[in-house]
Amino acid sequence: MAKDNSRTTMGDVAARAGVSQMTVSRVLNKSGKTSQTVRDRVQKAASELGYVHNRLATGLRMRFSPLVAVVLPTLGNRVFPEVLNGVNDALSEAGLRAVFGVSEYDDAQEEALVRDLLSWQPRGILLPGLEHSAATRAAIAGAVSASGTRVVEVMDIDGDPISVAVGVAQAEAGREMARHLLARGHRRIAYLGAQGDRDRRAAKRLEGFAEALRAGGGRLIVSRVSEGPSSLAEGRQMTADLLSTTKPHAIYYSNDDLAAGGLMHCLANGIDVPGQVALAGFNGLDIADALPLRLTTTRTPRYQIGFQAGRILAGDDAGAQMASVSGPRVIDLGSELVAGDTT
Amino acid sequence: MAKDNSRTTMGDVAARAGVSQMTVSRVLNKSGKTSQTVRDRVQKAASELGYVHNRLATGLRMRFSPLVAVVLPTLGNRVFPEVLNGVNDALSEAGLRAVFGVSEYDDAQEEALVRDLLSWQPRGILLPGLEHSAATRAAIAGAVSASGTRVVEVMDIDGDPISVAVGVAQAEAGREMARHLLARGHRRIAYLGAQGDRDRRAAKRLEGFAEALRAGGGRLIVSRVSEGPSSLAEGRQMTADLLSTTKPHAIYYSNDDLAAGGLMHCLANGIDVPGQVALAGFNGLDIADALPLRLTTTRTPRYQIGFQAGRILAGDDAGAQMASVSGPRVIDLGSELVAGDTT
DNA sequence: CTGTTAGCGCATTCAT
DNA sequence: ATGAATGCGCTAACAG
Repeated sequence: MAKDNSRTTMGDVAARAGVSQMTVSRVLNKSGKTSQTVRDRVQKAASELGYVHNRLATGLRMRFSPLVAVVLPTLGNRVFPEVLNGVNDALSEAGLRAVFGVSEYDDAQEEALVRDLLSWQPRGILLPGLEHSAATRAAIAGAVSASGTRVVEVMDIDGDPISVAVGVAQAEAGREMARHLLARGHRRIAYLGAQGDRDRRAAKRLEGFAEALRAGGGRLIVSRVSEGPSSLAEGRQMTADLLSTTKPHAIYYSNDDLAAGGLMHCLANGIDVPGQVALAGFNGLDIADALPLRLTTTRTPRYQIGFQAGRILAGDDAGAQMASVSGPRVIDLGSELVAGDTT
Repeated sequence: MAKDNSRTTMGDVAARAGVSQMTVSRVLNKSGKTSQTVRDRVQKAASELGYVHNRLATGLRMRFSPLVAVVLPTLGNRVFPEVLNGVNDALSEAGLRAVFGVSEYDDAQEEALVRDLLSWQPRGILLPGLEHSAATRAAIAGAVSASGTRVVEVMDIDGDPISVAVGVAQAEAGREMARHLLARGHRRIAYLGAQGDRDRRAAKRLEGFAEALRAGGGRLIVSRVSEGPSSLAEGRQMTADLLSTTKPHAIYYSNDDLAAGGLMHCLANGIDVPGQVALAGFNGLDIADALPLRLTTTRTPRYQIGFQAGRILAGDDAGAQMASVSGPRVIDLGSELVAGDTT
């Protein structure tokens, strides 16, 4: 039963309970000492009035809000919702909430987004990857020096983090897959990716992959990257196009969506996998395991990356302490090559 | 270059520009009248100081924050990230942000979550489905009467919305699929679902499905719902279990993940689809189109549902006006049965 | 154990 | 066209 026009405040609760507003604050936050009688009266009054705490006011009064900013490159594949899920779980445990935005893998959008998110005075900010424009870095540096905003970059650990990076070694994952394909006897390899040159993590994997491939006597015979987002349909189409003109021993895809699409093309067209062509993806989505042939891929701990990042941003774990005292740090959560039936 | 200890405020900008704080507010918000000279000086001072607007203070001062609360049942399948994406795009256009939480398809968690999200004084709240506990409804009613919080329920339109519902007719989608299967000559049908009895939308589809099936001379010979989340792997396993003891003409799944998993089982085991068994899903995920056989499914406009809901919550479109003046309303965005190769 | 005072940063209102 | 005063709802710091 809230009042008609203005919302119920601690003052209203206080009046009803016959105590001061400050006492209500103490009871509701379980801070300081309060007597049992007073506590009961306040609780009763609060619930009778349907009192709802105003976190905006709390956030203004305290010097940081219980919000954490989260920048995601996209919501369009399974990877980032999983990261977000991990972040959200970790934040929830600490009584925090995420405000998030999507950059669409675009530096300019990321910059605008970071500025906007910073206006919520978040206690921390999470960014995808280690590459950011100078302006983005400057905006973040401002927040860090002005209010000690925590910064965590996720997914990638190949480079210099602003503060802390939580992720997996991308180039090494690429190298590992190259060595695997070579070991299986594949030499002439094609690469298929998406998101143009904007997906820096994929680019790093490809670099490592190409390097180890050359070192082992293999050859990257073709590399194609579509402009749009990745999807099963796109992977299927790109694979069809590729195989219509080229006969690689294997195809390395920038992720499992594309690879699964490629496998669909092969299944639908009676192309023997891995006899005629081997296929490998990246991420270890559950689809990789459920296909008629288990897809060879690199499993990444996406939920864990988000969860760990969330804990650091929440600021209440050992990792966070270490991170804040010893400067730039890297947390490698490790990836794992899963040899399936497609290579 | 913010000051060392406390963050830069409008007051700091004002001092530097030699004007009053109020003038800075007007310039930065482009409200009221300001002279060109003053505007330039303020803009310059603001950017030199790296000023960041404090939206917490704005939210406290104005009677509602530029936040919208979003409750999602899960982040674990493709559907809700897509809805979230739509919501986020609509809110971004209006300069708003989402604070979200995940209920895990659980009434008690939803209730706690709604209370928590309401403490951000959101101008609106989005909920999944039309079924909510009495306590949840009460908490929302309080916010509505105290501060005119907008409420939009998404996905389902079969029932009484609190205020506005945006989604598709679930029972009718089920009926439509039953008629389709009957038309293709399938009579003995099995149903496979997930999330126990907590996914009310799936339950409604099944109800409509069973009803139309009976009416058309078909028969639901078995119905199994697993407790956990849906996934390809789960669908594959459930299908294997089912077919090991029963030979239905067709299987209707509660969603495409399960159905695609079922198809994987059939492909992997040489079971002819739809010859030996037909398969149908729900949602129209892109996976449905990329499989070796195109999956028969019901396509739902998930992004659009989110986007439309976001616009209403932002409160700046015609739909929203109508919604607020004419009481409970339903916006049917329509689903579409897509006949693929699996039926 | 409880109350009083003050102010977080901003925008509304009223002056000028 | 600009400025001064005021208060949104809350909690830290100090009284008592």
